[in-house]
Amino acid sequence: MKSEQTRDLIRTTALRSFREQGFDATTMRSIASQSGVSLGNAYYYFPTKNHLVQELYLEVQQAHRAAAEPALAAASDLTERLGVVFRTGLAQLAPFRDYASGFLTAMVAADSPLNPMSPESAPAREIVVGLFRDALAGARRALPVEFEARMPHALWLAYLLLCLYWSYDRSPGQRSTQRLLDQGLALLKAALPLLRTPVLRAPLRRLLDLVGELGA
Amino acid sequence: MKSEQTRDLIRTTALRSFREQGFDATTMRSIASQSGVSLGNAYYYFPTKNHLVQELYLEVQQAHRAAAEPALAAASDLTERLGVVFRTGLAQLAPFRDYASGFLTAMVAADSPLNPMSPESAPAREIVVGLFRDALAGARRALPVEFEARMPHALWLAYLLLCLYWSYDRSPGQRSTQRLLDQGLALLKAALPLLRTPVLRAPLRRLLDLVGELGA
DNA sequence: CCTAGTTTTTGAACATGTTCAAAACGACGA
DNA sequence: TCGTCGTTTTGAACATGTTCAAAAACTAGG
Repeated sequence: MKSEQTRDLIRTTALRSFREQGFDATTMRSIASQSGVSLGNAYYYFPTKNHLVQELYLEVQQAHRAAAEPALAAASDLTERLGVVFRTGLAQLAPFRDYASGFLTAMVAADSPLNPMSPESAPAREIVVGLFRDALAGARRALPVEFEARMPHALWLAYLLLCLYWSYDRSPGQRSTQRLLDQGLALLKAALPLLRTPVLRAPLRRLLDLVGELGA
Repeated sequence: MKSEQTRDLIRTTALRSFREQGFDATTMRSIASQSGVSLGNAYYYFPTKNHLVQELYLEVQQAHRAAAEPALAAASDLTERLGVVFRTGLAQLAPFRDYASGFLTAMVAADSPLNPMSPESAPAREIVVGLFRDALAGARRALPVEFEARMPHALWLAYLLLCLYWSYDRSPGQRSTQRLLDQGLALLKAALPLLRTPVLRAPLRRLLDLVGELGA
């Protein structure tokens, strides 16, 4: 009970090291020794290295929300508001660009707690899904009603894909990712009126239902 | 020179084990001992465990082509032809469903030879991109000309995303993936006429250009 | 048939994530 | 103060991917 301190010490050391050295170079042994603690002790508090990354993951999403909410207040156009959420999210990831590969590897396994769709990631996931919900809710012109329920979740998935692109983007300053986002939003804006035609609306709704099964 | 046999023995043993036991359970030591060879010897022929998976990867894509080409000959509608390529591809992956996670993990790292976008994966990649090129070329009604160059590559990426969905799909028999594909093709079919309107064509072309940067 | 050089093969070693039995510690009732 | 029980901490151990120096097998050239 007392030594909640130890847990926090390990957590803090690990998160600093993740930021400064990346996932691979941050070794459980280095975390332990930098914390002045034995290797086994780190495992007493965190069952897995991935569980330590989870803490980082949550911290990043919280920073995302802190950055997005004020910026959202200043935008009223739908695609503009979505752009805010996407862009502030990418901004949080920027420091990790060099180590993206290592983190990505730990995140894709279906049974990893780090998988964005895992139950363990639910708190972090809810933050971002919530941001997209807010972005939609506060927009001047709303979406067709039948999309509103599924859309935040689908946008979150789109955000994950954008992050995937970002992690592979080798253009200087990840300019390509920025442009992909801009062009994607432009396409959405142009396509928005067409979504009201029944021809597109029906298959699109079914598509959203299926996509929604991920991380439900 | 002579002992090309050894290389083949190791390769064969490894591929069989990958199919039967999956990626994680197939250990470099088990490959070596089942081949009646020392651990170090396996590394003499394959610099990395991932390089062994690469052999499997290529074999799977070749089977994909072998399954797709005859089926393509019987279809003339564009979306139908695309469906053939998608479906025959998924069929090759079915045996690996239980181990998808392990393979996926090895594939996402940007610097892994197993990454579908890596230069090492080029031969396997070209097979599938080529299938999509054929599917487009033989269709009754063609796409707008300006899309033709980028489209096969973009479809290959869409195929990768479908595989990603498939690997997370926990529905019995991966029915959800089947339906996602069906609905996606239905949406494409419905949207196809709209792609000729300049309002959509311009941002879509720019999007395709950016997407094309992956694995180029 | 010997020797020198090249190709193959081996086995030990290392780093890392993870597990676990045992030791150290700490609080608390007798 | 002592002993006991639960919590914390430790260090050794294991499996795995990978590296490497040295041994073995092989191939020519004389």
